[in-house]
Amino acid sequence: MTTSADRPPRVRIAPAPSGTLHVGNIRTALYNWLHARARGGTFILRIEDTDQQRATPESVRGVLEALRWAGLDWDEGPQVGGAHGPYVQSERAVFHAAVVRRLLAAGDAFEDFATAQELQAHRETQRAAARPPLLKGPLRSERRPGETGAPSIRMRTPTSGEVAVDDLVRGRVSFDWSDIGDFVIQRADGSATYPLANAADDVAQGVTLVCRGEDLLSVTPRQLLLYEALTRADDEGRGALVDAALDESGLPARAPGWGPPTGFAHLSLVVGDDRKPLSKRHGSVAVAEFARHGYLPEVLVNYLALLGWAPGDGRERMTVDELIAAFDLAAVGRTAAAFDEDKLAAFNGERIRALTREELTERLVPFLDGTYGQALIGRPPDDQELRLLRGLVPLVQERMQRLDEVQEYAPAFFREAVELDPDAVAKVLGKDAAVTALEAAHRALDGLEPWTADAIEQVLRGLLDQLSMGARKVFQPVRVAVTGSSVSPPLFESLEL
RNA sequence: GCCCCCAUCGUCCAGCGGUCCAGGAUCCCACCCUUUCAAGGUGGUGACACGGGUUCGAAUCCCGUUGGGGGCACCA
Repeated sequence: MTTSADRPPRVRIAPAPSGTLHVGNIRTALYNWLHARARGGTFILRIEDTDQQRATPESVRGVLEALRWAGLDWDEGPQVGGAHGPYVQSERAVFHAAVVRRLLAAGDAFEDFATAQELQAHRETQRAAARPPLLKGPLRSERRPGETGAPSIRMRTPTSGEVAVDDLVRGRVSFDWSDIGDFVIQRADGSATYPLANAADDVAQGVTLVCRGEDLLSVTPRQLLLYEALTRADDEGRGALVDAALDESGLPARAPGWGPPTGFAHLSLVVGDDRKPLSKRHGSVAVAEFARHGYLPEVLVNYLALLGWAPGDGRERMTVDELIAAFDLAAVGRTAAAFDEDKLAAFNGERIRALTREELTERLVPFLDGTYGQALIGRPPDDQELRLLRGLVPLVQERMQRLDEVQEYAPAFFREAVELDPDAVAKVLGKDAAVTALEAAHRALDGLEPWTADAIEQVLRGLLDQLSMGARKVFQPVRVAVTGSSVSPPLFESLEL
């Protein structure tokens, strides 16, 4: 007999499109993706926009772009389709409503007429009495005379007993039902809440393994309860509730043999350097920012994979294929990991140095043509600009950690007038000796043929004896005069270019 | 208030009862190379949160303390 454990996994990421995708989210996506790719499974993208107040179209677009940039391609989801859509949760509202109606009819759920204010008051009373603010049964099961509003629907949780989550990264985690309240599955406005929509869609789409943030560990018992109710055969033995709801709402049926998710993996959170949860305060945490700052997507992926996991054999610099081959969810650590941009940058610089000149040239273009930052060259660049860029690449390759750093070096080469750094001028060009050196260099170089780095070096080194000056005293003024800065790529090559 | 999770160098990991006065990466420092900045090379500083057990033996197992984090929403 084939069980769900034998089948290739179906995993998903279900981002809520409010705000941007940050590195924590993309790491969760990556772990799901790696798991699927390693086992010939299916990686599903489902946009969870049940909170219509907060979801925005721009945010949806940003999520898709970020995933594509990182190279995390999805097998089912927006833009690519799939047999178990729709993959935007708001388009599944009819299905969710059908599920709730049946849950209500089956006695798994009940109506609660209490208003938000009444609930709030109840919670405060409980808190004041140092009692847990949870609810068992409706706060108010009757409609008040003259009241017309619809009730919210709550799932009925067991009053006692234990429930356990078998988690791939945390082991077995037990909860007591008496600590878990009857939770809302449908709001008074008729829309489904996260626990219901998420669980119902996972069941409907045949998700086998749920890998998500640790913050969702404590809602798992409720979803377990939902899975059970959704897949239990009804009294007349006509099959599961979820199938009837799917059929009723015109959504694709589940494939034969698909049960509810059986695997769980709750990942520790990614935190900032101050050990606080990631937020805007921590600088660039949005994936789009990493692209703009010149991090290579394959490096971000490599680094993120290592944030909470290691292959166990000491390797750190790994290609995507190597990551897929070595990745194992069960080997993921349980500690919250701090995001360390220094280490990311070190990996990035190393990877930049490993690029061929042609590859680096190509990758640098967006940082010069105005896509990111100021435009120094045309889009597309003309032959002259390309020639210059090709010449610049070997000069800057080993002094960059991020692609956007090319913007510091490039202006001197692509602009007619050199922009002088006042500090460098004050420090290097202020002295008489500097002026002497500069004039001598200018005379010596004037009309030099052939104009090559070697010839330039020969001439300038000749000056050293002639002027009885040290290399530093002669070369630094020339560097500042030509590049505008006391820090630059190698001098002779820069002059040639 | 209650429930759950976590705890090795500053940071990310390795370690899964002896081979650990704890290993790698990153950061930092020093030296070498060097016309600047880098890159590269060599070396170095730096950790098992604390207290009890269990055991011949504990970073590794158990309990507690402390400290972090998550949850107890008609947010996801």
